[in-house]
Amino acid sequence: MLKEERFQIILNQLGHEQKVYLGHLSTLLNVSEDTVRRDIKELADQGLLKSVRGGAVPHSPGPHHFRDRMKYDNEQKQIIATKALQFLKDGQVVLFDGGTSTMLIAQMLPKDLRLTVITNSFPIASLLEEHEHVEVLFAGGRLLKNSFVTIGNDAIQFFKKFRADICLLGICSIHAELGVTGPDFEESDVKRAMIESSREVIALATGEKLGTAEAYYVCPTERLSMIITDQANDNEAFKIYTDLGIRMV
Amino acid sequence: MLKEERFQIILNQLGHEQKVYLGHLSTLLNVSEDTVRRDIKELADQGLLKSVRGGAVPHSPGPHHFRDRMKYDNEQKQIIATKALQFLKDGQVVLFDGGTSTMLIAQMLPKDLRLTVITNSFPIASLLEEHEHVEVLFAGGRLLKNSFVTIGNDAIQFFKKFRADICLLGICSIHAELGVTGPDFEESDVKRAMIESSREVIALATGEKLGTAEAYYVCPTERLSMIITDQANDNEAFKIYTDLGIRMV
DNA sequence: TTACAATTTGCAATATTCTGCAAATTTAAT
DNA sequence: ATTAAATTTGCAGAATATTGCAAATTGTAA
Repeated sequence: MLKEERFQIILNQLGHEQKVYLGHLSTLLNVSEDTVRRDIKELADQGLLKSVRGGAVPHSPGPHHFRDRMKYDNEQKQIIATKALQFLKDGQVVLFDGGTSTMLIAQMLPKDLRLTVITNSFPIASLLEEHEHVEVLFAGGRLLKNSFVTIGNDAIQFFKKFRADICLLGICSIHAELGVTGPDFEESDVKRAMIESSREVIALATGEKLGTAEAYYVCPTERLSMIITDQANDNEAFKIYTDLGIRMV
Repeated sequence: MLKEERFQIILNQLGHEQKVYLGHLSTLLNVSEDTVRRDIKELADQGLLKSVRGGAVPHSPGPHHFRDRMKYDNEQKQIIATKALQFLKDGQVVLFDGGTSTMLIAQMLPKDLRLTVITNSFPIASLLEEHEHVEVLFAGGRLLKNSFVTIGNDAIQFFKKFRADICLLGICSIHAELGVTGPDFEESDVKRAMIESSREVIALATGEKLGTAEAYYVCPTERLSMIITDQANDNEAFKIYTDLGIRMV
């Protein structure tokens, strides 16, 4: 089999699938994984696809570009996203924090919902492309390559210009006394700016993040209007939060 | 058997299949593999097929799904992008206008080049993800869904904060007296802001855009430092531009 | 951190292509 | 028809490319 035949097969796969795997191609083409890897590298050099760990994805950035590179499809986040959807109403201005759980919400958003979405996340902005009635305002700033969010003073100043109805805060650690905390210094700064520009703050949190804390402080717990978790909302342990006036969902 | 007969047979095969093997042709045509190889080389020189190790493939391979997503990959723009690359030097701050030709440049950028890229285009920012040494600053603003660029006052103000070395202006119409013009009102505003923030302005223009004008004014022609076209730079008609002090490439 | 998976790198075995040359064939002019 | 020049063909050895393997490195997830 010619090298070019393999090329054609690989590219064809990518025309149909959003991702091809080294192992799969290796058996399909009957060559070693090393060869597939080298093929992918060559095609990537020609700009015909993008090499990623374990395989390759189509190169052209489009609405589906980011989706397939993120592993957000676990059940907990699905539950959280579904719960969150009911709080987004026509005409609202919503701040979307970066992260995979907010991405899921963006993806599940009804197509006829009229919203103004303000975000610093490429993936979220991309996902909203097909939502005709969603106006997207994007925060400028320095682009973090791996997570595709903008950060820095420019992003912060951008958010400060608005007065949003809701801020959807991606998964952080929440501790009744230590407050809301995150794993990244600069992203935390941006989150704080988003929170300050919003009337209500809805935090998304999987059960195991409740009662924990991370290195960088974001805001006091009582600033949250609502915490959406994957757990049943009659949970005993939730009392500390409801006592602070936070709605648990 | 005549050489021309062999040529016919080889090309015929390639009309039906996506590939031909040296070995097959050698037995089919009853000549040595060397002869087939030389035949293929000759046909390749005429651009009738593409010679590859072990055989040959059609020059512009069949109905490729992936080719659809590269609809900007036409030869003119390829030429322009290649020419443009040489003017980007280590350490520079470069403004990238949106559009497919600037995208091509981003795609062809050497991986080891150190740049600061400032842009309002999602696709360009995405393409630069894998360039470790390229810092991307993204302009915030209202997101235009179809073209994935940000526009509006926020984007304009963002660009105004910088003093870049080079501004790469995507394909516009250029007219010696009427100046540089574009087809979209709001995008033209942003382009103007980019131009004002840059020391040098390099315009990319396919031959047929030279001497034409569109609805929205961007800047006077003499503000350009250089025009990169797909044409040979000793063109007679270029004199009007060189007289304005613009370098034609 | 640790453990594990993926990637990179160097290398040897194999396959393909290139090069020069001589024999065979074709071409063109007498 | 004959000859000489040019072209084409096949072949052998050198140069180059591809492939798979294994060790070293890097990246990722728990």
